[in-house]
Amino acid sequence: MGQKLESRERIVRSSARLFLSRSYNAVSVDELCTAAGVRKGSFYHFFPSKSELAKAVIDLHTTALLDRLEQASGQSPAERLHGLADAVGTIQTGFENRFGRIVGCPFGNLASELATADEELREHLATAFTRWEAEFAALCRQAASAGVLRDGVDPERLARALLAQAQGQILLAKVSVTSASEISRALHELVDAHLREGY
Amino acid sequence: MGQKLESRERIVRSSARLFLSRSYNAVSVDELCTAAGVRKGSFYHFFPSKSELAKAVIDLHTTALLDRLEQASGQSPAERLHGLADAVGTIQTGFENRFGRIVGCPFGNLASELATADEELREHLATAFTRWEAEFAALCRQAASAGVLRDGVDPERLARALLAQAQGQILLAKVSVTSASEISRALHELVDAHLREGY
DNA sequence: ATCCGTCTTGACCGACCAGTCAACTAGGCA
DNA sequence: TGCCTAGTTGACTGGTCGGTCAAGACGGAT
Repeated sequence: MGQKLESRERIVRSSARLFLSRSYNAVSVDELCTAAGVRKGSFYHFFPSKSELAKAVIDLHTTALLDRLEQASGQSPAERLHGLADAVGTIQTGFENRFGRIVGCPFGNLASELATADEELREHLATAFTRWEAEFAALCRQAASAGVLRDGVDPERLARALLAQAQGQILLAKVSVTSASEISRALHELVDAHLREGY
Repeated sequence: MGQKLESRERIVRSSARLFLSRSYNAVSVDELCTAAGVRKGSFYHFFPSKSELAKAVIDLHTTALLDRLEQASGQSPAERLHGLADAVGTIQTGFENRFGRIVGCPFGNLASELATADEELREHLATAFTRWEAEFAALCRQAASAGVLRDGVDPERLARALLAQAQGQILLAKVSVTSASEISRALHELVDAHLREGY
């Protein structure tokens, strides 16, 4: 038994925080242990390696993201699409408040750093992105069958474009230190650009 | 005097390669030196620190990118906008051929990993992105004054959206190991989505 | 011939890295 | 009571990290 929270969960949560505030390679296992209030032996009781912890951190973010996207609902398909933009913005605003600045996307950060260096982690991230994209695609398909998308817009490709736009805008906001509201604004514009006039 | 190439330039070039194939923190100064055929003392003769080398690597990529964007020309503003998509695709195809896979964007990779960890590097990357964005914005403004953009499309915001889309698509391609042609295809679609019908 | 600035060499540093281990503690259960 | 298992502890390892340094090599100018 841990103190308030189980040790394992404390490790994952505080690691998520540290990975976001700096990066995977920039944070040592020692520092992760200190932040979690745990000795190194305990850490390696729960996780066979640092990269295995990273997978757990990814899973934590995945469930959090999927929850957030579920909550974000609107009436019409067009509103639901705009709801996506708001959801991403809300998440990023949350990070902004917790860290005092834009720290990037948990998935995007790890993907940039590790996709070419750790094949297992790359695969893990790929499935996380796939689930994310699937959520987007479901809403895009709804919009398509409701006929609110412009002619010739493929819902699957729009979903990927939205995901890419989110990743790119988050990255640009991180490097140029702008606010999270810019991110959702850009996403709203991208949604509008693909909706039929009047929606 | 170095062998064929000056030592400094060999260090920068081979470091650019190694940073792309893995990541900044995943490559040690020792490895950078070995790859460049240089002893550590020489390395620190040219660069006061590893992060200072990173700045030189960024500068190398910046001049290469700006050259590539300059070459990419078309007749009409619409063609020039599509030329951007091709230029990004060409660069990524080049990396794909050299490395055997998508390795990401040199700027994006470093930005994700270091923007929150090294303030000087973050600033350096920010100005690199600004110059990149300025190139895009110039073409978008041309398109706007030629009247080929859809009503209500702000050229400056379109430039940023294109840049973000490029970054996001490159990241997604890297993590899901798709080909570079997907990246330019997505950019072409985004351009089309903002051009008036018939252009 | 000598001097000087640029570049190179190789040995060296302390700090830190991810990961290991045997011994210990504490609860659940028979 | 005694045992089993999950979790904890702290000391330890060997290798690597970014970075330093004194001594030298080399070519161009004087």
